[in-house]
Amino acid sequence: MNIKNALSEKIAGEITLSPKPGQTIRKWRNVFDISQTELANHLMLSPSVISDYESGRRKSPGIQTIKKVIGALIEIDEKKRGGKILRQYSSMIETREGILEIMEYPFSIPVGTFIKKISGNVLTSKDIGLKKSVKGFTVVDSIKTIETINSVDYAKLYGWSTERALVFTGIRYGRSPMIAVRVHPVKPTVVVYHKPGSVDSLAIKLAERENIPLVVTNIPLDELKKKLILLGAQ
Amino acid sequence: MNIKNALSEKIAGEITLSPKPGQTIRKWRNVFDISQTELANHLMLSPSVISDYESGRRKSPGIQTIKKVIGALIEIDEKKRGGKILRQYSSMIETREGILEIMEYPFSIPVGTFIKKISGNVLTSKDIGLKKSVKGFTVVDSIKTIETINSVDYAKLYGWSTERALVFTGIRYGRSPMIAVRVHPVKPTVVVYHKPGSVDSLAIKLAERENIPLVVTNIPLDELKKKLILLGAQ
DNA sequence: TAAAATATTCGTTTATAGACGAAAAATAAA
DNA sequence: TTTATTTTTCGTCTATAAACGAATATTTTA
Repeated sequence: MNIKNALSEKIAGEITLSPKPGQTIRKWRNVFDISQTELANHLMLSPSVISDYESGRRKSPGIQTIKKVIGALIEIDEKKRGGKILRQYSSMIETREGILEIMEYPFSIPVGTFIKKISGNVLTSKDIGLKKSVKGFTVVDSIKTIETINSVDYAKLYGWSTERALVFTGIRYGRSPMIAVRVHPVKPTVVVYHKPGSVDSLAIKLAERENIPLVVTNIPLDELKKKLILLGAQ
Repeated sequence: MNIKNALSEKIAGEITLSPKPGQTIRKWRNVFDISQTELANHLMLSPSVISDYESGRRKSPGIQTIKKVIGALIEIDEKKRGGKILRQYSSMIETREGILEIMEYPFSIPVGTFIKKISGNVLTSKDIGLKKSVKGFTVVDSIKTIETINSVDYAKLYGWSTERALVFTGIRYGRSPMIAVRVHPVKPTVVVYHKPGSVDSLAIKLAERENIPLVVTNIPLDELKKKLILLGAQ
């Protein structure tokens, strides 16, 4: 989850739940050091519209409006201020050492659809866990993660949902990740190996015992990341 | 920030920014294992209303609607399901060892107002930093935090905003916190000492050099926490 | 201090949200 | 398989959001 998405989500959540949403919009506009006029111009609105929102004249702005305002704040900062504020926040987001990408999907994605979209081949047998759905994914650098991980860090792989796909990169035989999955009380919905050297039959056996589909995909990592993210954007 | 607020904010943010907000509402309703009918009854609405939202008939639901839906999901889980889902998420929120409470204010609060509301006495001189505003607070267990902290953990005290009040508890002379503040590149807007034993004059000097008001308050800790939280609720 | 820039207020119009309820369809339970 | 429950669809009405623009007020800048 990159800083833009994380910050957008934080702002959206805060505005929506605020006892005074207008003032929250104003707070964040001030954080970005953007005038009402500039924000209005960017959104191709009249400045009085922004003033009406911030003053609370609109008691229940629609979420598409909130989304547009936040998008504008971020875009102005990024495109016209060199990302000055975004950069300040970047240092606040923990970069979790072994997590290459993590995302919560805004809606459930059936496992079959998921596997198809990432050009995955299922190693486990046909009936294993394919009726479930996925609510997010984590791309894991196996070398960094599996070999050095403790239980607190492992739990972070699950983000906000355990109903997710764990995508392991840097796999040679694929035993260690499946052992880690088997030992931990919380189970992912799907395990994906990205371009493994080979897959030991033990890994497949462990996956089947857990009723977790074990999937292999060989598309390039950047493309895989894009496809994973795009699944939540349709 | 307790789990209810954190989860509410996460859900609100996700719904607002989702390409298909209706489906996101549905995802979370399913996460909580609540039927449309139960949700509708709880909100004293017709079930067809929930169906219309989830199907996307309403393209831009108002934030007060989103807020009510999320509030209902959480309340049903808490009051009728024993907090089953909330408890699942509790283990996901890192309890930061030395942080007793942390919150982002949904709007800027002038420093003067802030100090007054917590029954604070300013130790630094009149002109120091009182024209600024506060966008959040962190209540810190000094004994745990200051004496064992490293720079990564210290940065976490600032949450999403550096324009905040750091409230240190368990103070004897008050030198260590001010030294930490002075040494770190990022500065809080206000430093509050809760029921210090005494305050060394060095601490006051350091605060004045940083142009940070140093404030003392002696109200009970639970009451202080309540007042701090209430400041964001008016 | 004057001028420029920014922000506010509020009347108004159009589009859409918020909500209901009836009928039909889908799903779950017995 | 039947029955009960849940969900969906959609027409409809009322309230409010979304947006404009004019006039005024406030703040910032030179």
